[in-house]
Amino acid sequence: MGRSSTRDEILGAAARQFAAAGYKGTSLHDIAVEVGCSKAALLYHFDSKEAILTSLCAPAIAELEGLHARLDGLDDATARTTAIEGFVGLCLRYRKEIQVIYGDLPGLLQRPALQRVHLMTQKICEVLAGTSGSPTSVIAAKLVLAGIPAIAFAIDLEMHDYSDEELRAALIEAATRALAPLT
Amino acid sequence: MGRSSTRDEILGAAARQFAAAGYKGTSLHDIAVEVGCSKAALLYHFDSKEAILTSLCAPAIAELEGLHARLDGLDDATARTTAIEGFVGLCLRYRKEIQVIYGDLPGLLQRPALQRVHLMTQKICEVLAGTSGSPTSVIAAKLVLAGIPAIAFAIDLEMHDYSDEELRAALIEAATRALAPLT
DNA sequence: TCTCAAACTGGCCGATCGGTCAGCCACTGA
DNA sequence: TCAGTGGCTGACCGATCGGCCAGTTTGAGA
Repeated sequence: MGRSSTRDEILGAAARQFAAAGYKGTSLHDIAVEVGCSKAALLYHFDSKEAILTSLCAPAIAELEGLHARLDGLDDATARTTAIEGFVGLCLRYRKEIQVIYGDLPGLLQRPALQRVHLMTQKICEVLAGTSGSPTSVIAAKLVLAGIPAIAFAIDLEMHDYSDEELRAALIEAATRALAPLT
Repeated sequence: MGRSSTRDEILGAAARQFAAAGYKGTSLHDIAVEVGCSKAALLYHFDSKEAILTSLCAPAIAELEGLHARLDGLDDATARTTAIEGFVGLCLRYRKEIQVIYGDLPGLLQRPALQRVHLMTQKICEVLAGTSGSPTSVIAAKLVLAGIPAIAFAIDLEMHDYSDEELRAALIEAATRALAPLT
């Protein structure tokens, strides 16, 4: 094995396993087995389990810092399109790292208690996307279906200043606008 | 303690801790301490740790089943508005349970490696929402900001049929449409 | 050929995990 | 008065966790 190739293999295996089972749900042993080395070898290349996570996310965070800095000084309209295009590009480019952050979701959804949830949201997604089935409408539907629970999740953490009725009305309006008209 | 009040206290404490530290990040000991009973008492009221999660999510899942069933037989336009309003209402009503499902996110975002991410996405959120600061525009911005990474997350799991360019164009279009015009 | 550092191993550590078990305590109805 | 039951406890179990360490292998340079 070359000098840094093992290091990269560790990062790759860790990314896959964090994404599949979550950070806490992945053990150093699991990663070591996939790489084909000992657990101690992981801790030779990285100071700790957390250091693996840090190395994994560093490039994506650095690019987010860059986008963040680039927004200063732009006029409103340019800033908005820059933010949209930059954020979309960044999320697509670093989707593997994003899977790490959302890592526990797949594990939870596979539990018996939540297995039917995915099925039902898929049906709702079809209803939202309409019968055309074009990529545009399907992806818009998925954007809405993923964004709404994510906001419901964040409410109690940071958005105490909105009433339930404000939230409901604003969400329905934004969701309706995001979806293309029925064809 | 009344007969079922301890049971409810357990569910409440479990919901809070799962939301704050994730399912895997919460131990039965942690829950027992908050409730003020022994770990064995939890396992007297519930068969296992997973049974607590199941009981916690059951009502929300039941309502999702109801919405799912109600969509059948409606015409396209009615189905769409029913889906949007039903899903928004459901997500707001069961936000606590949704926090459980997204449970590991807060824990991860608090790690040193990811602390700045939240700050930067907030700046991007302000840019997307514009200077008006109205609830409508802020919530639309949050919808977009939460939905895009969630889709980037889901891509490799279920959306192999779209090219990166299709995805990028559709996401930018849906995001732009979801955001209210700049004021 | 010898040297030495980088790469790596197997074994061990204390801590913590989910779960089990025998038994205690308060209350209830016969 | 006393048997019985629901609610609960403290002690314990095997498994697994992240991390540490002494020692071995390997390969390039002197």
